[in-house]
Amino acid sequence: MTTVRIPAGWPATEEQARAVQDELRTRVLLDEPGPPPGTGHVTGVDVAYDDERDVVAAAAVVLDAATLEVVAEATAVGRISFPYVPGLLAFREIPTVLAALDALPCRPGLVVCDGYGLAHPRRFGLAGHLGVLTGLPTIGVAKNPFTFTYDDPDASRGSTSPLLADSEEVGRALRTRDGVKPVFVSVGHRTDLDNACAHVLALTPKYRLPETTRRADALCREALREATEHG
DNA sequence: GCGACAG
DNA sequence: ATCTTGTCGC
Repeated sequence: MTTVRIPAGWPATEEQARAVQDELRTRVLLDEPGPPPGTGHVTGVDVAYDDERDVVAAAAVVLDAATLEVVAEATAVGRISFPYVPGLLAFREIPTVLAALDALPCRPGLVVCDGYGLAHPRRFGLAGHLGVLTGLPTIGVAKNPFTFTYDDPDASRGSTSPLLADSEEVGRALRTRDGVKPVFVSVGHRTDLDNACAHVLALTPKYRLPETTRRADALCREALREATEHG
């Protein structure tokens, strides 16, 4: 486990954070299909908080994309770098997530984020931000539609419907389990939406949420507990 | 102006 | 995100 410091020059206000997004968003690459599902590595990242003690813990879990078995894991802890503001989630999560990714002993491959990529008020959610900063292909998988609208997909696993900002498709509602609430997939960096959805389906053989996010969620909670209950 | 709002 | 008991179901 590594310890993180809030980066020098990190935005201190919402206005500064939005300015950073407006600058970095121009560097998102949307013309690549991304790595094919079922090959190489797929990495889940997630973050847990103890606002009371100002502690944040992140985890990165690398899976073999073909077998979904864990290849490597890493965690990082630090101080909370930004309050939760809808649309500015990345500033709360990114420093610790970057440290966890840096601590991995192997290449992450495609990174699966908790939250959004293009499906964002300024089209630059956590997944896009993390992608631009690392150069890695990323996608966002969220549990809620945020402010966007969608029609309920057909009840069968694999069904989709557009996630819409007005009439613009910013992502897709994807049914990963028969009759269960869909997840909300959007492109982060260096992937396309079809491929992103194919990856999510490959990562959900049993549960609604991708194995990557389930593994990362469990690990960052454990890291937070250990950072909080001990030294 | 008020409410809603990824995690 | 996090606070939280029991409960229905495979």
